[in-house]
Amino acid sequence: MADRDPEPAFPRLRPASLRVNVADLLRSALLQRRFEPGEELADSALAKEFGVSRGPIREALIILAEEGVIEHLHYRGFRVPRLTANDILQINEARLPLEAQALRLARPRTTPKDISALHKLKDALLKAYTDSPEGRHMTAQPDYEFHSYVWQLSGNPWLVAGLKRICLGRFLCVSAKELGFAPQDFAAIEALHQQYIDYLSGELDISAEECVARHLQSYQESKRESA
Amino acid sequence: MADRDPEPAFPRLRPASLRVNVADLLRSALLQRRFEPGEELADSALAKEFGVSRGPIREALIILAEEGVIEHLHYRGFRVPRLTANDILQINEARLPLEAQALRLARPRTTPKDISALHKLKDALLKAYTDSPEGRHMTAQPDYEFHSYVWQLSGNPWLVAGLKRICLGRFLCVSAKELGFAPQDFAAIEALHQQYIDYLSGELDISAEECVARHLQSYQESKRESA
DNA sequence: AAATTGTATTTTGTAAACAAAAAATGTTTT
DNA sequence: AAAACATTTTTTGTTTACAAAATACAATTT
Repeated sequence: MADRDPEPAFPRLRPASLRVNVADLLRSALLQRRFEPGEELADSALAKEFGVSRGPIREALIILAEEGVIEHLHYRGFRVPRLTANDILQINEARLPLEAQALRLARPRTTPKDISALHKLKDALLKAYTDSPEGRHMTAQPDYEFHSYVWQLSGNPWLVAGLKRICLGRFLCVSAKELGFAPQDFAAIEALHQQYIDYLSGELDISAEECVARHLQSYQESKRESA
Repeated sequence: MADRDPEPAFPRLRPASLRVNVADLLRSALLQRRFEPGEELADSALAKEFGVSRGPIREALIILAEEGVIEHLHYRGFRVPRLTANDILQINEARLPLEAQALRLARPRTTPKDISALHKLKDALLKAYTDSPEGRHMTAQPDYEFHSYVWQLSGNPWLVAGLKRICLGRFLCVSAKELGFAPQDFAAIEALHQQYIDYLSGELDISAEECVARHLQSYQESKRESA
């Protein structure tokens, strides 16, 4: 993770409140598409499932709503949003310049250790792609983890927070065939992520913008086909 | 606000929960520097002040923490963060490419009505600057409102959310003399904001990046002086 | 003075209730 | 049958009081 601190010694074990635990579990479940778009998340039902009271559940749902992962309507509760093709275009519009900046800042901070970590994350993504059941490619979580690692390499927590705010909701829908955003084939995914690694290792000599644009364009194109 | 919808007819009156009301009031109070950096926000005390129970107060504080406006430590409560000079540099690093994108997208969508609205917001900012008591320029709120308007002109809600997540915390400290981020004089503020208006109206022919860079640089320089 | 212990104090989570709004249901009217 | 209306039922939002956990602080011991 490119930590410049004088050795981590032990991985920081952070004290977490119930709401953070619940939010983490729900976010992970959403990335795994254990909830469908449009599905409602009733606090009383979740309270029973998690075995805690409604308070922390509500707080967790508010966290996720602020992250843009779920939406909330007054007196109508929380639900998984339905993102349209246009939503994705707008998300990419915001993501492009910010992820490019992340790449620029990350490049001089990237160590060989980071490169091998990224290779592992890429392999995990490809494995998830091939292991997924027919058609519906469950790549949201590993894809998010790959990009999240790159973002954090920038060493800029505000940049990370901004990208998370912009993109997290999109990662929930990436594997959705109904939106037509699954990249066409294995080789394309492989190449598009390898490109990021090559840029960071200094081997690829294109602009950061170009690098991200290519990555996002592939999704854009598969969208146009399905339209 | 550059709404392309077929006439707003009536301004949308939204039903708001207590937590949203409280969050709005607290955010506004923070922008007005009614709380000092480092100050603690105890939910029980706020519950008494607002005359509501702890539940909604706590939810409001969680919203603000997710927005990056206040910070939270487990079993230690909520507090106003102390931003360092380096924090501001990193915030600007993330803000630059994203606000530039907002300007690019906003330009073709800007109407004469928007231009006059921006002039009014600029004047309000300048008035707040001159009306402020000796030295501590209370420009955070009007400054935020000016930029927020520009962001929304982009017509991209994710872009707005990302910029808000990145910048909101910084606007709380802008008027802080102790950080040395107050622009040198009236004329400089005037010019830097007029520059935005000129870019959007199409009169100024420089890149959006250049436009934002100049704006942010002035703060950077005043910081270096005080260091 | 440093480390330990014990005692407030604060934060966090629980539980049971109630109020308010929306959704669902059934009834009447046209 | 369709529309309008009134009435339940459910869900969400809020309040209250209390218990549990962690921290902060003072007192004690070494």
